[in-house]
Amino acid sequence: MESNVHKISCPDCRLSDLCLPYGLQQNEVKQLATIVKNKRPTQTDEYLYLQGDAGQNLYAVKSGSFRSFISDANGNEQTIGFYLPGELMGLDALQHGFFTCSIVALETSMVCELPLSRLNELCAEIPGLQNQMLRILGKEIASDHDKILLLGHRSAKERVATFLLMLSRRYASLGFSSTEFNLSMRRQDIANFLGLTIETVSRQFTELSKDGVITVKQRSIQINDMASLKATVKPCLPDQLSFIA
Amino acid sequence: MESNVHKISCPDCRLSDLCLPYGLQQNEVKQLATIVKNKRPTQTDEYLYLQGDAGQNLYAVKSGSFRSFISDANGNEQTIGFYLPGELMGLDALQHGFFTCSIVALETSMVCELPLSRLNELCAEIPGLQNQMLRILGKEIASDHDKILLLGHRSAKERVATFLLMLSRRYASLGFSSTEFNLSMRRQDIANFLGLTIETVSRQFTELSKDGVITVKQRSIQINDMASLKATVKPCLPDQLSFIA
DNA sequence: TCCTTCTGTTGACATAGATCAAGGTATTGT
DNA sequence: ACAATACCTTGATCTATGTCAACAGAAGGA
Repeated sequence: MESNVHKISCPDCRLSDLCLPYGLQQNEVKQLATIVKNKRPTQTDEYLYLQGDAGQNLYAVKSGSFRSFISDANGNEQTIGFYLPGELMGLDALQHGFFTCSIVALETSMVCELPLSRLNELCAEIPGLQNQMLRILGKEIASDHDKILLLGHRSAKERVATFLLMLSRRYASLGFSSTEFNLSMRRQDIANFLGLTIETVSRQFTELSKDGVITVKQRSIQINDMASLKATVKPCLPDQLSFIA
Repeated sequence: MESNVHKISCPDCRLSDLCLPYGLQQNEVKQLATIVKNKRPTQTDEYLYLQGDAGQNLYAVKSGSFRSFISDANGNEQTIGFYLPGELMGLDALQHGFFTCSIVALETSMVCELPLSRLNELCAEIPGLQNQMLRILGKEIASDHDKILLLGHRSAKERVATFLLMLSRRYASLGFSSTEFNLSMRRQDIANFLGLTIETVSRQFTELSKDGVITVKQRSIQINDMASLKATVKPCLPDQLSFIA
């Protein structure tokens, strides 16, 4: 039943290996589950939290997807990243207890709410949980470094190709197809994330299509020639941009 | 004596409020000090570690400065950031135990080496230390987000101005002048960090000089009109780009 | 079903910043 | 002190991407 989706708890969650419970023992996962609050579904374009809000919680994506962004005084936005199931949002609030970016749902989505105070207590009790927190934080930092590399030194075509490979890899680790998927974000979101305009993104999609590398139909993407796509983003060592591996 | 600089330990270190000991009690700082290994000075252009190395340690800058970068198959580099005294290097290795970037000294520098295994043990014992680790990690993430914003949506002039403000603020928090300082990095490093060419960086320095906003003489920088410099990087909310505050 | 709105595509043109090239100024080593 | 090298600046030109504009297809509401 649909209503049960809300209530699936960590020990039964198919995402547990991608999320905080990874590496924990069964009873430890149960302990973790006791502090998790399930929230009602978040609708498309609904904000999970806003930049500047007090950050008392972390949020794990249970289903759907989200976009994080920083906005400036003029209302201009810079998209910082996209979050898929199993990924943790709100880590930037660990610094001072305030979120430095806003999060909006790209589709109807579910999150698990993790109160930071309880999580801290639990980290002290469960060494494996503390380690997993550090691993996740390290991953976030490494992934942000990849984004800096992407924005600093890559052409429009490389950026678009990298973006697709990044998604492909994350869908694969969720057990979905790595070659066929639907984008949950608009062209505008992709463009903004990649530091490009929507026109440029659109043109790159068109070019990759004409070359037969991908098939694009609105939000649906099919990767026909993974090797070519990867070759587009060379010259990067495979294990550098973690998402190309 | 010069040789004593090596041996200053956390309880006596003037950087302790910027570094890991912040917020700890005196006896806790002493405990932390027992796991810190002092290393011999790192010379200019010497590598602290290389991308791909096993990361068993974190490193805190005691004196001098460092540059971190990712290199690709062609030997091209993307500078990820610069590290000043009190800042922690190597956090990206928390993910899988391998460094995802390389670190090189920009001048003769000193670091404190913190074995991760010992640090983890200590975090379990000292709740304040675990909190401080999380704060530092959150800060790193927030600062990386600022870099993404910078590279994604800012003009050359805004990037250069932001870079100067970023340094100004960090020097100020170290107790140095916020308006007069020497750059420890070459133009090439600045350009690469900002996703620009050295020619463009040079031209922006020249323009800011002609406008009387700064005085540049090789590596020495003087900020004559802080308000103008900040106005250059508007439109960003002051508390968004944390380094402009 | 039709109309409106939102989203994405394509083309023509403009421009910020890259590239190419030359010369100037510190710094280093002998 | 001098030569050699590394670093930085400036000018001329080129190009990838942004901007402006028009249109086309999908989605949603009445």
